Amino acid sequence: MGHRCCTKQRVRRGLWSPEEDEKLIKHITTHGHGSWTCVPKLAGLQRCGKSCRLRWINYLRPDLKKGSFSEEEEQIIIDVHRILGNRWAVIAKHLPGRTDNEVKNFWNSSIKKKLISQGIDPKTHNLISSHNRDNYSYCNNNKKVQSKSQEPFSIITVNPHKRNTSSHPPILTLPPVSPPPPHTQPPIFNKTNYDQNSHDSSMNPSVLDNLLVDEICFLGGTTNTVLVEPPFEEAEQLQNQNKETNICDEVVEVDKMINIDHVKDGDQNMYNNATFDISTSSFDLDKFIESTLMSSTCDFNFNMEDLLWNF
DNA sequence: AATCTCACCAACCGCTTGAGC
DNA sequence: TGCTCAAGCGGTTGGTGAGAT
Repeated sequence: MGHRCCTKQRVRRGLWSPEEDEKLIKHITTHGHGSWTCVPKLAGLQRCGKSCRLRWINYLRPDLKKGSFSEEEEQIIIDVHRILGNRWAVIAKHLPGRTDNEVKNFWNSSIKKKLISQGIDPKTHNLISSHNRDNYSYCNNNKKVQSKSQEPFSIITVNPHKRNTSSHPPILTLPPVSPPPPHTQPPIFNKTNYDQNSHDSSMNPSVLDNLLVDEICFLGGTTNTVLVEPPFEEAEQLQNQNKETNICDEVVEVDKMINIDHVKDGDQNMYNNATFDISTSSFDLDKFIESTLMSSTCDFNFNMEDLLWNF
């Protein structure tokens, strides 16, 4: 089954030959593409316009950057993906010379696996929770050994945008809290209710009424994530279980790192940079996102406005 | 040497969006 | 307002080559 346009005429499909490439390049460089539906006829190609467009955009365009992705490019993809999700076209705009298709392929073939091996959920960019870790269990040879029942995540994300799609985790609405002074314990929310259906990013204390959260802390680095983790004793038990079930130590170490007793100075700084205001019940989400991103060790340039709200 | 498995990536498919009428 | 069509986009497929058995 071809495209709608392809059913009307006999068109070639599959890989492009060098001759076809040459014809397309010659036509577009001399005449421009104009209407893509007219291109195949004018260029003397037995292809549909859609196929020509894709070939030009993804492969023949002279401004395309060839070769493998640099570490800097990889970091940009990860950071932008954390905020925007699978919006490959928008992500690609932050990488001159790269196409959405190329970024998507690189993500699926390389970055995704790398994140999973580091104990990070590539969809949410959260650490893979202790409860859910079986779904991401990898042996030392990096082969997935098990991927069965999908338990709910115990890690909850503060999502900076309101996009409501199945590919995004539910958005946690946080109550307004005051930032703790440095080296003191972040707030503990007890008996709080996390409304799974709420995708409103406004701050409403009532939504946390029934969810039992024993400890809550902020993870440092480039993430904008609130982690809800079991008590440390339970984490240690899980760690022992994990060792028995052959889960790599690298992932287990993360539990210790994020425990409230082990929050580093940098994490505290990031926490303090976020603006919580209990007196006015307001929460500056923009500032929060910006502060978390700017705490990144990666030094890349992009416009926050474009990045977050240009859709 | 033959076969199998896996990863990569170009291309396809179908849906959404927006412009023009 | 509703229809058509082109363009854009994200998910998926399938061909190919490299490495393993």
